[in-house]
Amino acid sequence: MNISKIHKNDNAARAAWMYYIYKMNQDEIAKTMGISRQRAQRLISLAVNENLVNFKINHPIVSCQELSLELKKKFNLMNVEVAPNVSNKIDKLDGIVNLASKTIDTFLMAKKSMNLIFGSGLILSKVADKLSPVTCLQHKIVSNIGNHGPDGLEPPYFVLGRISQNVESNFFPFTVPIYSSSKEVQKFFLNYLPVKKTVKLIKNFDACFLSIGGFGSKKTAGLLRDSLIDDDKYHLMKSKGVVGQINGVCFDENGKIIKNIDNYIPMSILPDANLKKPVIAFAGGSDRVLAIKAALNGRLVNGLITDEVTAEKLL
Amino acid sequence: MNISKIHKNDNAARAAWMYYIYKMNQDEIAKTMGISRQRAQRLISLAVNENLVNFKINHPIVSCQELSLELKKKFNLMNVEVAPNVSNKIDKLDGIVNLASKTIDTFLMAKKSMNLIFGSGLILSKVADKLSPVTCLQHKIVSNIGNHGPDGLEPPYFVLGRISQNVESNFFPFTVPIYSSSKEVQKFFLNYLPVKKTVKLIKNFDACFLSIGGFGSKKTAGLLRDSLIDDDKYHLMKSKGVVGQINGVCFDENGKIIKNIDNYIPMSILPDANLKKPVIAFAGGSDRVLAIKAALNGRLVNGLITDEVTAEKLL
DNA sequence: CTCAAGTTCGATCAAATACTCAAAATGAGT
DNA sequence: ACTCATTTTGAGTATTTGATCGAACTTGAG
Repeated sequence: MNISKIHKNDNAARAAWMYYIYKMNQDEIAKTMGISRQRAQRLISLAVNENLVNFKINHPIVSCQELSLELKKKFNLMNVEVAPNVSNKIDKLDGIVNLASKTIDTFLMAKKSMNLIFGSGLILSKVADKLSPVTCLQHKIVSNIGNHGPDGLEPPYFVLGRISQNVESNFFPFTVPIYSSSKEVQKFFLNYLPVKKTVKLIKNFDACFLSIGGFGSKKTAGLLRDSLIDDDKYHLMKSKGVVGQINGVCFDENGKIIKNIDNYIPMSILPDANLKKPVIAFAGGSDRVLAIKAALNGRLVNGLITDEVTAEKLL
Repeated sequence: MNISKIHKNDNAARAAWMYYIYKMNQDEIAKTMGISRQRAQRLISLAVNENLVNFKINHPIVSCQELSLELKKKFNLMNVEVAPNVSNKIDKLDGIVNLASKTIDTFLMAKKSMNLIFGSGLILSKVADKLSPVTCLQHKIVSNIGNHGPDGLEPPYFVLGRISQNVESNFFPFTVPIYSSSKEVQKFFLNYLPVKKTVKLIKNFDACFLSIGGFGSKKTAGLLRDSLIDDDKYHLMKSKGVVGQINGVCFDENGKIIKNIDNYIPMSILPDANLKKPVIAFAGGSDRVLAIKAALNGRLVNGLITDEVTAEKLL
């Protein structure tokens, strides 16, 4: 962040403060700040876009609350949050993203030093963009998914990088491929010192945030859509019973991890959700219900942030 | 809260969610909920008025941040927050109230059971009205100022009662007069079992929130304005060097508590701010600068939430 | 059941806000 | 210092939101 941006954000925050807290209108704000009304309007909208303003709805919407309790009970989860659904027009992910970013914000704000582990996925990358700009040098922010694809390509969702746009902290990428194609490559990386150090951080996690990917059809299978695997592999995996994946680690309908797939050795280290530390998945959408249910049954995660419709389908 | 209000708030929260989180406009919301646009508008505005919506500005406004750090250093405080000042038209207290209610909210949300002590005062009563509606039966919410005036009248700011409008918790009023007029009365109350129990809770506090009252002129002296003392007493106190008071406990310009004033024995139990637990004052306004400075110097509190102009004057 | 008191409702209009586009300012490269 | 590309600005305009007011609808006492 350069000086001019800081200065601009400062003004934007001040304008937003006047607008949302002091309930002044744009004319008054403009007059107070000695700028034109349009400029005031732009500052306020900048503040919203840059996530300088957080909107929090405090009321537990009864139906969502009930769903959350039921899910907690049914799958023995520590944390469940359900975003209200609205209409098909609105992107359902927005609600999940909002709740998720709020959850992560509270971890970032904590004074206690923590190892916070982030996986990958579409939702997670949106969440990363929505985090509040904070400085939290007390934490370590660690990726538990490889930082390059099978061909050396950058993977589709560069979550850690996006987080670092908003958050000032210590970042530890996981410098391995998303999956290896041979035991030799796997072995090399697992013995490579920087990787070993990161693995240690991951295993000592304090909280972990993941997406859950579906596998139902060609369209909904993230791995395929993001060109991390090809058609052949997709069909092979499906035939072996894969219904979903987290960070490329595939599992069957009971949430049991399926390891032996030719030439596909996922490198991600998933944390142990049986420890009493939050391992929270952000996931929603009807095409993912099966995958989410499997992950919950197999206790690959112990917390879930989802939307109303998905929650209903999970019950 | 009755059923119909809960139901209404539920809809209001849903509408607010759509408006502020999903960024739908009122027409879309109305269509989705099957109501008229006006109704949607009213629901949203209801949500804001009932504090169902919280606006939080995440950006540390540079000048306020700097003031906060300087104050922290100068008075060796644990917590300082400074609300940006805007213009004379806007009530400066709004900013303090916003920051204060946010601070208290985080305490209320904490899972750990705590004894939260609340004093009295104009700002504190405004803050009480702005708290988010939550249930926190794990806490004890305790008043450390008497619940009746010298003539048996209800005191001007019924903080605990206002808190209980928004917050579901366990409330412990302090069933003593704000001040006693004789040692006998004081003694009686201090030996009265319910009072003894409350005193114990106060002494075992986990956090305490107070206002600071000025004493500069007849107009600015809260005690006088609220008819808790009369003109004669006010002049007597002033002549003894009183510059401010917290919960009716008066102190001089060094923050030293002045005890011996005829027929005025304040009953409030102020917590020890030298323990490493937050004792936070919410106070601002140029007529209170002297009182605030005294309270900080005498370490009657170890945290402060104030406004930009007051912060500048304190330095 | 009836009526009065209070409230909710929706149509209309005024106010406030967001968007668009052309002109002006900025600034990096020559 | 000049050019060209990019960004920022303000005026005008369209859209959205908020306030008013009489009509319709509840509610509760008699």
